[in-house]
Amino acid sequence: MESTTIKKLYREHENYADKQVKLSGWIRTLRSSKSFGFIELNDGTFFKNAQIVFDEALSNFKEIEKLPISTSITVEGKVVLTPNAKQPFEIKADNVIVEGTSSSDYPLQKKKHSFEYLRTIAHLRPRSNTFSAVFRVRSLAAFAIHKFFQERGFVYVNSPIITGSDCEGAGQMFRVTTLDLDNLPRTQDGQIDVKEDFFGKTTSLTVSGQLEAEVFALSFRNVYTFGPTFRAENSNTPRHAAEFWMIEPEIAFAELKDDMELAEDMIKYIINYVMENAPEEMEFFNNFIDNTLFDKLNNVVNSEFGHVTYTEAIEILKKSGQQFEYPVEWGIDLQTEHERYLTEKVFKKPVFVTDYPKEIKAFYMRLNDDNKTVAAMDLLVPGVGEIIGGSQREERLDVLERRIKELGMDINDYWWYLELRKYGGTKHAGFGLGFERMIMYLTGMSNIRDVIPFPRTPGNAEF
RNA sequence: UCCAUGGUAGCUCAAUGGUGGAGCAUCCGGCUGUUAACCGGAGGGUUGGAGGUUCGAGUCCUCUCCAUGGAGCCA
Repeated sequence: MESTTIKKLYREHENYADKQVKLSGWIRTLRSSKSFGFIELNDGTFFKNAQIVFDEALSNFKEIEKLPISTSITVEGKVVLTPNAKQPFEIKADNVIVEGTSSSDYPLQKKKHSFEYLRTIAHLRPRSNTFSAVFRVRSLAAFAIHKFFQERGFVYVNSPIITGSDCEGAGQMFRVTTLDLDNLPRTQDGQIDVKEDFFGKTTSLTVSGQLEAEVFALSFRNVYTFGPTFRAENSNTPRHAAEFWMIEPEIAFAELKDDMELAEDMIKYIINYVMENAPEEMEFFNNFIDNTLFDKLNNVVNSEFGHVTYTEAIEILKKSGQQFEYPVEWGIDLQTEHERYLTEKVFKKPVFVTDYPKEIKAFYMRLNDDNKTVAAMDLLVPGVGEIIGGSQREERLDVLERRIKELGMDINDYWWYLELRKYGGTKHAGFGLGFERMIMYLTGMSNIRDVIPFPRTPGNAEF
């Protein structure tokens, strides 16, 4: 007999009434009495379990009754509809074959565990309800992102993971080298001789694919990257990881306004797609992780995102009468407390903050006509904070060169980036979305370590 | 990296400076429709680590490691 899946049974159980089926999966829980028992079986295809009923008519009843949690089994039996029970159907087992036994010291118990504990067993936590839901949503969200961009004709660009330019200044980089660290080659003046290294120069793991995305935007018009990025910052917060995934669209013949419209459409698209395709998982998050989740997500999908310039935001904060730890003054970078006040108290929905002072933003952002601010935007969302950072890029070669020099950077490091402006440059814009932060927002999970399968944070790369 | 809080049984947590406990899990037994099943019994501890104060330290002090929350950096 061919195997079926628990997902199929849930979606089409009425068609399966009284039919023989075969299922394979792992025992989530098992309860038995003298002559019969129940198994909650999860086969990985669906958030919910199938209830298996087994009784003493089975030759191996005594063995089954004592199987430890997480034993993998194959069950053959009849689907019985149970409209009055908690679950719509169950399987009356004719045959239970043990595929792989487990052990009584299996660390996942049939009760609630703390996320901190589950992080110490990252190899087993995908078998728990919460992580089963998180990682299925993560997978669906990734697909939704590709679907969103592909439907709009965007070209998917794979930017390099090993990069030779450390010019973006987005953060500390992880060095990539094949040099013998116990015996480093030296030049005559005692410096490490990077010419001896694999690439003949200093290389690192990428902190952003933006510059490469700009290259492709200026030949494909609309492109996006979606891949891992790395920051060697010693950040110990629930919102930062050393390895995380980022989505970076880049659009040509476009301005900041187009960039923000794209960001808003994308966020709404992802939410809608996941709500539609993972209803059981989302229900679980709303019930057990954050019971304001549906309200928040519906609010996002059904509302226009807020817009405020940095200068206006400063005025709002100043007039709020709120005591902030960091005093508000034009020119400061917005602190977490300011961002949260704006998005959670003032707007109560996602809000774009635009046109920041040039001093606190990157060199490639387009200088506004006031000569003081740049065409940058951050999207702030309640509960998570900054989820997107983007800008219109500086397309004027002379202005860009001046900005690079002003900031004391070496213009020769950017020769290919500058040539994009020399040979048919145009106005263009883009943004970066932290994929894990999006998943946090979608699921209500409050720690980035719990939305990435194997989190990398300072001092932690066990799994 | 800074600030705060915490670290006790497999897990979640109690314990006034004076004999380290409970619930769940595990093991054994019982139970004919369970839903984190239920009922009875049993086993289970170098109190994160190192030093110190004290007649006596899980508890107080010093150092250290780790975790969590907040901040900074950012996505």
